[in-house]
Amino acid sequence: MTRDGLKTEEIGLEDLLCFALYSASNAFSRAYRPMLDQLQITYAQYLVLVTLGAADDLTVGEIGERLFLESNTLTPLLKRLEAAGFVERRRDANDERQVRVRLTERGRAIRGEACRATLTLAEHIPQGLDDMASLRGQVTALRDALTRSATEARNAPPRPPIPAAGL
Amino acid sequence: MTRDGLKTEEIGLEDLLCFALYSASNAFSRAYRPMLDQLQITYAQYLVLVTLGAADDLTVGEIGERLFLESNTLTPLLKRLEAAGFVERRRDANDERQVRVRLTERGRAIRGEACRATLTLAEHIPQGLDDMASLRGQVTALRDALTRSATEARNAPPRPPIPAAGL
DNA sequence: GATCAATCAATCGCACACGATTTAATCGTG
DNA sequence: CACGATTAAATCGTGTGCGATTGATTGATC
Repeated sequence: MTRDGLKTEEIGLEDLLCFALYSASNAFSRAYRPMLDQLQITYAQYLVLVTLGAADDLTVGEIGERLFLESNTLTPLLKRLEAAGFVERRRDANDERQVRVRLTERGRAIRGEACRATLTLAEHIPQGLDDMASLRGQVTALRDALTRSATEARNAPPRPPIPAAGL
Repeated sequence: MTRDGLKTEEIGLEDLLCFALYSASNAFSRAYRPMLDQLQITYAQYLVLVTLGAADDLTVGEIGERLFLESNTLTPLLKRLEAAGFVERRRDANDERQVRVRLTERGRAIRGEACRATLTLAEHIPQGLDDMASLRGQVTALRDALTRSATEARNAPPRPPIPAAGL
């Protein structure tokens, strides 16, 4: 029995917070697609453009920190953005290991387009803005907790498992 | 200016609810991985096993309804689960278009293992259970709103865009 | 200042997600 | 019964995510 009073055999998708997040994230990506298609960018590429709009000339690693992604995902994505003319990639002169990425004129324009398009999405969902800010905070806190516990797990021996509610 | 008082140029990742969900969902998948690795299944496969545990002998389409996925994703995934001996796939005798999927003995056992492993994850995150249930409900409602608005968009002409807060 | 460890990006392989199309089976209408 | 329309699953191509490894550069220690 779990703390929710469920036997493990009775756990369903409705009980899993992870599935709520997974399916909501997929739904968002689908909702964005029609608008981003017109701009010829993907959802992940859009997130990179937003990142660079806030702080330009970042290294691949710095982009990864902000998006919680690594070079194995970012390098090919950035190459596609470069091929499309939205970013510039060049090795840092002071440290040739690093690659610095910056928005081109075109990239900055597309970023603006995408952000404006994004805002129209809000009209289609019923939640109030207060709810949205609060929800964002809760989800972010959960993500940070998961990330932190993963880091700890790498630096500490395994703990004895303790049953708890559906995630 | 958005309702949040942000110019589009000033929008950052912190303002985007979609990014909170995206990064949290990725974090969950990473958190699950060490446990699911031992069971030789992926996170998506785990979700399918949970689905079939609640209602066995579903068609591919019925699994897709529950997970918000389509046959292009599910068919290869189910073939891998079948190859691993966790599910059985056979065409429905009454309607040969459909493929019915059911858990094998081994699949049911693995599902139980995975669910039990899952529950140990909860120990590592600080949120109370009330918060978790409430959060799950909010995220699910948001996902359903996004899904609904996508369906409506397919059946209705485009509406005039109205600026709103960061999603 | 030579050498070894650490760091950063890139590469490789695999498993999703998903738009678009195809194939096969069933249904609806005449 | 025929035949076009509909439905279900499968197939194909592209773009992520990510574990594992590699290659190149820098840093640390002697």
